[in-house]
Amino acid sequence: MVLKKRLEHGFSGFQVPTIPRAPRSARRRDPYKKKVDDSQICAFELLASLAGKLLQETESSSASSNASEGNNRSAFEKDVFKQGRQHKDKPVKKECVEPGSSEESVFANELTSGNIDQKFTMREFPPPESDGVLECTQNITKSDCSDKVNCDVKPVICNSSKRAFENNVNKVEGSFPHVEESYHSNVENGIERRKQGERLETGGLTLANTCSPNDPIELCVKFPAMISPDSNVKLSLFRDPVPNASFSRHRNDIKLGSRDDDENLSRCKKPSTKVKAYRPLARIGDRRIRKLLTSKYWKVAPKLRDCEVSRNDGGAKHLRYKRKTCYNHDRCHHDTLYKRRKLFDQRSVVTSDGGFSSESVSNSPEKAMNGDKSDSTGILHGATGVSSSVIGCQKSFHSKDSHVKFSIKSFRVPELYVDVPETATIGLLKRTVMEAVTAILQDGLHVEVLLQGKKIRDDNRTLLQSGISAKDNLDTLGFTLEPNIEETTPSMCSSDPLPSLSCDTPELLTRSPSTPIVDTGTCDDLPKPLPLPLTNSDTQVQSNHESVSSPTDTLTNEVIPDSQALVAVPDMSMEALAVIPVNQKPRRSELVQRRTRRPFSVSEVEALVQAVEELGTGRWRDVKLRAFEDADHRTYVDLKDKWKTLVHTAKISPQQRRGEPVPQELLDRVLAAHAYWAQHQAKQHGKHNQSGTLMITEAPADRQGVEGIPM
DNA sequence: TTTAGGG
DNA sequence: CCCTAAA
Repeated sequence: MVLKKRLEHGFSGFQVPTIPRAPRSARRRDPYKKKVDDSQICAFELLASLAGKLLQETESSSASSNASEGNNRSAFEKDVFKQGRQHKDKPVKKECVEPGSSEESVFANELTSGNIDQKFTMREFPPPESDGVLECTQNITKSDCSDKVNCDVKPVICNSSKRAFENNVNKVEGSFPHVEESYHSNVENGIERRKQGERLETGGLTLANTCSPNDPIELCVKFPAMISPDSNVKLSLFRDPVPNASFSRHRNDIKLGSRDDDENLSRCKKPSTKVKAYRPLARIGDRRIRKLLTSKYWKVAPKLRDCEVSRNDGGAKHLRYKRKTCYNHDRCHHDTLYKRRKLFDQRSVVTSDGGFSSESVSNSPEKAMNGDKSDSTGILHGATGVSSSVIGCQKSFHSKDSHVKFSIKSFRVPELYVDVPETATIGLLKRTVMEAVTAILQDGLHVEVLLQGKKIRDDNRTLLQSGISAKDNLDTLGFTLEPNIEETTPSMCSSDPLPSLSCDTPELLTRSPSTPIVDTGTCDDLPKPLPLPLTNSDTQVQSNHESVSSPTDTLTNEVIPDSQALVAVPDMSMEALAVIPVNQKPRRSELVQRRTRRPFSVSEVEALVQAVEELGTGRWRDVKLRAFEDADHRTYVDLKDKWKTLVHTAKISPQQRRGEPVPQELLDRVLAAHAYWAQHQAKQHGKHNQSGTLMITEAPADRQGVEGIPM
């Protein structure tokens, strides 16, 4: 069998892959890539249909292969050819399927498991005063707390959303701690719950939704862990007749913003073709952007860049921009948690890492953050109260599985731009911050649930299904408030945000004037939405930035110390940017967040193995192109790293392995390929100088190694 | 930009 | 996964 296959394919198992490596320069660009890829892709696509069968076969084949290992090479070849060819395509296919399924597919299905109701009790603060001025009571940190900031911002908002925000803010500030979520298994209020639950779903826990604008007093949100199936569709939610613009926005944002979704989509689509041509660029762009963002450069002002870019080039760059933004977005949210955790560990404080340009913004958040993390009690100092993620989750839930209890210590502020002249008074500063906060709030926020740093997007899943149980991961449970960025539906908008902004003090600017962003609708960051309700097409933006939290502990006064930080350059956007970084604590906060962790699925591993078998190690870029072209989140470096871990995994005992178990068969192939290519020196042209001889001699070795392991 | 490795 | 030195 093996031999046959080989012959068919025309090359022996690990031999140098089909595509001789061209000099990098040549290889590089599009044309080359594309061509090759396309052809491959086509093949892939075709094969894709067969994938299912192949899988089955594969398994069987694997079994057979093991048995037949007698010939050293044969094993490989077998694998390679037998499975390999067949599999080849799989990856693509699989991916298409997987991504979606993994994250979202789950939803509707299993409602079954425990029905857990979650109740959120939020205390509300006094409703903002409707007069032009909002009063926000900031209980900022303990000591400071009780300052009230008068915000010029006018309540114009009226919208529920705004209200919600306000409420939130209040809560956040003063009472964050107050916010408690308890999950009751009880079925009480079935109906009511349901309603709320739905709302929540749709809104993704939009505060607005949860809080009735009018009733400041207490909100009890209950939602059944299991959501109604309908809710799945976010769109539907958006569509909700509900007048609140906020809703629609939220939803949109989410979707748009979420990188995952995008990726998934992209994956699926990509194979198709056309897009491809552009893709590479896009990807690269992303990458680049990412780097930039991540890197120190960030400080400078990613935003600016984005803005610029977007402006200049609409098209391609535009994409980039988006991507980037998206990226950030996700990252921010997801990653944030990670960092946060770390930070927490070290300090209990929630430092938002953020590091981004947001810094400028961050200030306010920082303050807030700094204030105290300490208590669960109203920690968030207000201003930024808007903040996003829940910091500490206590797992108090003792008892029954049915209840999941935890307290949200604080939320992080997504991003605030504050611009204040140095000469400004503290009071002004406070107001400014407050405005920024309210601006964000006005837009509306939606809540995202994170578990282990990963967003759980499927609103329909139950807590149990999502892995949130009283016993398990409460510590890894987090929440984020995300601004709704997306395109606001204009119609809707009227009600909310815009007016408010406009009304708001022009001077104070929630956004730093400095940031050019403002100008361009495109570059919006979080704040943007506020002011630019309608405009943003691009808005996907990075709303997420996490503000960099300055570790500085200004428990006592938030404002003052920070204020400087806040200081915005009055005039120049650029300057402001520059300034900002300085203020912040530069370093650590800036650290970019890690990318969200995305464990390789078995199918991905298989694709990787397959590709490596064919291409060898040392050609990660080619591996990427061959097997993961559609997976934007898998870089060649990632693949290389994964291979490294696979090799390691294959060498350790199964008991020592963690995560999703990788079929032994694949691990065997990993070892075999690893050994094989080690000798072959895949890297070099592959053709074998020594290899000729080596191969022969070595081959046996490989086999042995392989055999030994697998069997 | 890619590779190759260390962290 | 990240970060980087080398290439």
